[in-house]
Formats: sequence, C-alpha cells, structure tokens
Amino acid sequence: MSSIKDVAQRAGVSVATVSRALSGNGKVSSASRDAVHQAAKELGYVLSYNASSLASGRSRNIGMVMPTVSRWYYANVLQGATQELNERGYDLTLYNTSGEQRHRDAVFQDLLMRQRLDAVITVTLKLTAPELHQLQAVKKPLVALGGLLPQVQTIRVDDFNISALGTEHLISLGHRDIAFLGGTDEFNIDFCLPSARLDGFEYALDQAEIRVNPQWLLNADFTTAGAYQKVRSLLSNPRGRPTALLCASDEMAFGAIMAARDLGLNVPNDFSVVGIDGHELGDLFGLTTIAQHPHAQGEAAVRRIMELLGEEDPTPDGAAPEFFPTEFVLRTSTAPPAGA
Amino acid sequence: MSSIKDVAQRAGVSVATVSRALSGNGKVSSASRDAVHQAAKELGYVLSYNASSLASGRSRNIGMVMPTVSRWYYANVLQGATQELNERGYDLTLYNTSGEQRHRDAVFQDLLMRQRLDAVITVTLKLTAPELHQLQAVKKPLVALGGLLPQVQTIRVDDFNISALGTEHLISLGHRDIAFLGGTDEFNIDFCLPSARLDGFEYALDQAEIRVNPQWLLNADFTTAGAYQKVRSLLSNPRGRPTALLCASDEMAFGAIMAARDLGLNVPNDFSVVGIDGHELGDLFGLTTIAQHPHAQGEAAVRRIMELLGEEDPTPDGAAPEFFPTEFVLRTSTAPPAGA
DNA sequence: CTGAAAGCGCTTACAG
DNA sequence: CTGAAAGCGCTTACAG
Repeated sequence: MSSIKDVAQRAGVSVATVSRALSGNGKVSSASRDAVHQAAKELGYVLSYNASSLASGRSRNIGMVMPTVSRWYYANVLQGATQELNERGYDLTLYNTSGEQRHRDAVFQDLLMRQRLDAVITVTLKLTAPELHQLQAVKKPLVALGGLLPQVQTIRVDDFNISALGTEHLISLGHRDIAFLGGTDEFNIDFCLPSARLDGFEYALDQAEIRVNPQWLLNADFTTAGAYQKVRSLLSNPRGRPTALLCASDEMAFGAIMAARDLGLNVPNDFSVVGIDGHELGDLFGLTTIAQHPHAQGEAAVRRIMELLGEEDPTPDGAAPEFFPTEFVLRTSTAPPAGA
Repeated sequence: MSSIKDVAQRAGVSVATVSRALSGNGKVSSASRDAVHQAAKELGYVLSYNASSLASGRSRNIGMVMPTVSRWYYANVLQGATQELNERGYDLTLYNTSGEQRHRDAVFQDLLMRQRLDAVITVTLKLTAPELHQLQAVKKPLVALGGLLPQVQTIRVDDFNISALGTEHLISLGHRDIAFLGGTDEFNIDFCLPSARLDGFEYALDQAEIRVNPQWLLNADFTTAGAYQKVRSLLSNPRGRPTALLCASDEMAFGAIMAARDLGLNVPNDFSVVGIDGHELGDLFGLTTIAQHPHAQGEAAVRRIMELLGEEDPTPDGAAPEFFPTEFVLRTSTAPPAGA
C-alpha cells in the first residue's frame, strides 16, 4: 500500500501539502492540489484512517448501541443511519447490548471507550448511572434515539400522544371496550418503551369517561407470536371481550389480527385493531396504525451528530420540533363496533 | 484520558512493559504484570485502538458488507456476528451496498480500503471483478456468507438440495401441480440467491417425471407483500391453479399463505406451501420450511475469520462440512392435495 | 525479564 | 501558499 510519502514524492511536494490537499484543510495552490490528486489517483492511494485519527483525534467513525438488530424498528434505524453515514465517508460501528450481562459490560467498559469513535448514538436504551457516566466522561457527542437518558439530546416520537390518538380513534368509532397490549416489564426496560404509551391510552379513555378494565391491560414480548398468544386468550374469555385493541407495536398487532381471525372473528367488524410503527406489512394486514419512520429517525440522529461535530450547519431552531413527526395511517382494521 | 505513559509511571515500569503486560505478548514477570494491571485499573486506562492499530497493523475490527439489514436473514446474520465479535473484544463495522451506485462505489473504493479492518465478511454479495480485485489487493482475510465469489472461502447452505428437498416433500404428499416462487432477477443479483434454488426445484420435478409448468415459475421481490400479489394472481387464474407452492423464502411464504386464505382457500387442504429460512413467525403460520439458522451463520463466519487471523485453532478438517447445516421443519402448511 | 528507541502514517502549529 | 518537524499513543525488534 502506498503511503502519503509516496504521493508527496510523486507529486513533487511535501507530505504536509499532500495532507492539506487531500483533506481540504488549509490553503493549497490549485497547481499543487491537482498534482496531488493526480498522484494519489495514479497510486491508488487511500489514507490510513488509523494514522489520521491518531494524529487528528477525529475518527470518522460513529458508534451505535442498540439492544437488538433483528426487530423491525432497530433494523430500520440501523439502515437509515448506515446509509447516511457512509454517504459522508463515515463508518458505523455497531454494538449490541443483548445477551449476557458481561457482554454489555464489555461494550460500555471497553469497546465504546477505545477512542475510536467520534460520537455515539444510543437507541432506546436505558443506561445505568455508571454507564451513562462512563459515556459522558469521554466527552464525545452523544445522541439518543428514544429511550430515557436525562441530559442527553434525544430524538423521540411523542409516545403519549401517539397512544392517545390511536385510542381516540377507536373511541370516536364508538368503542368503549378497549384493550391495550404493551410490553412486559422486561422489554419495557430493554427497549425502553416508557410507560408513556400506556399513559396515553389511559388518558384518552379517561377523557372519554371510560373506565379502564385492568383485565384488558396486557403485555407481551413485542413479537408477533407472543402477541398472538395473549390476544387469543383475551378473546377466548367467555365472560366478555373487548371490541377493540391498541397495540404498542405493529408486529404485535399482526399477531392480534391473526389470533382474532383464527378464532373466527372478523376484523374489523367483530374486533378492531390499531398498531404503532408503520411496518411495511401493515398494508397487507390492512392495519390502521401510527407510523414513526425509523429509517428517517436513523438519518436524523446522524444529522444531529454531524451538527454536534461541526460538520454541518445546525438546523435552524424553529425547524427542530420537540418530537419526531409521526403519521396516522387509516386502513381497514378499524370500524365501529358490531352493535353500534 | 490517561495514556500508557501514565500507567507506566504509576506502575514503576517502562511503557514497553505495560504494553506487554496488557496485551499478553512477550514475557513479563508476574510482579510487573500485577503492578501494571493494578495501575491500569486505578487510572481507568483503556488503550487507544487507533494507536495500537497503527503500531501493530492489527485493528481488532471486522467489516461486514451486506445489501440490506432490514430483511430477516440479514438482521439475524448481523446479530450473530456482532455478538460473537464483541465477545472477543472485536468491533464490527457495517457497510451497506444498497441505494445509489456511488454509495456502493464509495464502500469499495474508500471505506473498506482504509486499513481499519483486519478482515471482511461479505453477505450474499455478487461483486464485480474490479470490486473483488480491490478487496483481494488488501491482502486481508475475506470470508463470504452465501453469494458467489470465486476463490473466496464461502459459508453457504446447499440451496440446490434444500429446494429439491422441499419439492420432494410436496411430491411425496401426492402433489403434481407445484409452483415455484423465487426472486426477480434484480434481487437474485443483489441477494445473490443463485439459480440453485430454482434448479433444485426443477431437478426434483424432473426426477419424479413431472413436467414444469412455466406459468407457475413466479418471482417476487422477497417481501411478504410482493409475494402476496403474485400468489393472489396465480391462484385466481380460472384456467386451473397449482395445488402446492415452494417459496424461496419464508417471508414470501407468509404472503402466499395470506393470499390463499384471503381467496377463501384452506391451507393446506386446498393449497400447500413450503418455505425456506426458519423465520420465527413460521410457527404462527404453521409453515413447513427448511431452516437455515442465519444467526449461527453469522457466528460461523466470525469463527472462520478468527481462524484465518490465527486467533483461534482451526476446526479439524473433518469437522468442517462443505455446506452449512439446515433442517427440515414439518408443520401444518402441507398436506396431500384435495383429490388424493 | 526489561527498557530505550525507532517507527507505524498521518496532522498541524510554526516559521517562512 | 509551503515545508521541516514535532507529536498522536502505541508496539516491537534490539540489546542487555
């Protein structure tokens, strides 16, 4: 591999000039610049990021930490962030906190600390105090996507309102017997879906003066299969069942719809279902949902990081809304209750 | 941040000894070793990977290149690889070839070349000759997961046999009118599902002396929604329809099952469906499939890389099968055809 | 077993 | 605008 010296020699300039010409930092005559680019091209020169990072303190590498990548939301956030970063010549290094505790510890104590990252994006993570402290000690920009990190710049959707909106939709159709399917405590922590979604649900019912039936407050593991089981039980209860359900994720809503169908119920006539997410499959299931565009969230997190790194002009203040925009998508999984 | 010098000073030894004690390379008295570890711990020292890499030429960082991360197979490969890597103190840097051509070019011409990676894992990628040449010029270990890269160590499942097996299953149930749903050419290239799956299908039919109906050779975009459309059309054809279908992915098989149900057909009695993948949702759909364990494939790729890097003992020759093991999973989406 | 020193390939004040 | 030189924080022959 040719080094910067080879380029300098071939271009007939100093190493310093090559560095300046290639990086764009500092003044270089256009003659020198051309000679350098020409020489670099001829040699197939690519600079060593390790050396560059060591000398400059900038790595052009962003760390992303998430609890899993194989769930819909995370995979899409990751996809959006990678593309946005690669486009800028940045790398994305991926860390996963799932699995054993010692792996998670390794991530926070070692991997993230190794001075190889310019910034870190956490995704729906709830960090322990030492973990957060650790991260902040590095003095690198930190942006959170979702999650609950005090004093960290966070991009998030308005979970409370999303839930309230979905619930109001059902109420406005005439439903009064409405169930809610959220995450189990375990998952609420890992995926850090704050209680906001449940709160929004209860708030909307409260506003409509409908009493919450505690039996109809369910939770599952955010998988389609887990939701299927729960909703099957719910709908099989001979002592009466709800006419509608709000799910904290689309993947769970799919399970709910499948469970209802397998019991011979018609969705939406016998049972209405609302999801939250905007999963591609929603179309097929006819799922009414609130879309949250995780791909765009991943991109937004990258742009925010770039602003913090001074690589990009900050978004004008007025343009930065408190919450990431979401969108109500009406399809065919909701209708007035049978008796209405 | 404290540096190696601080540790050396505090431990009362030289920088060289600290390096040796911490890395485990070279001889160090146990007294020195203890002093160094003690000092490092007190200072909260974490070594700079950039400096370490520059000096040693080893980055403890593996690149993974895939066409997308938001499809089931890829997300799971990624998850398996990250965990396996992080466990060894390695980082995973993710590259995505989807999107515009210039992004793909950037990945191959710049990102991968920057000397920051010890090795590269490609996932179901078909590289152009220059791309492959580029990658090989770096002289770093290269392992492929699936895909068609000549002269590259590849971990792959036996696509031909998988398809043949699924088809034989249907034939043995008595089906003779069997359709196949593969990928469109565009996706066959990106996801590099070789024609092997179609070949296996045709081979099995041929063995059973069944003629392939060209009208029943379909392809879609590997999504559930795409498959749904295709299969809906297929099954709506008044001039007769197949009694069974082999799908090149489980996600497509789900779409096929949904399409059949929406047309009022009973799966499996009116229409049998077989998938390929082992997607978690297969259980819910009762999908008969051939499971290929992408999470384990990701882990296997990492282990292979570690062997090539000399970090791990090579698997004894006899233990390394030509193909990654797969598993036939019989569920309830297949049954003898109605008339049988 | 240990240390002084060269060197990895860049960047960036500094002086011109 | 340009170059000589110091320095980024490590690793590793080399000599002891």
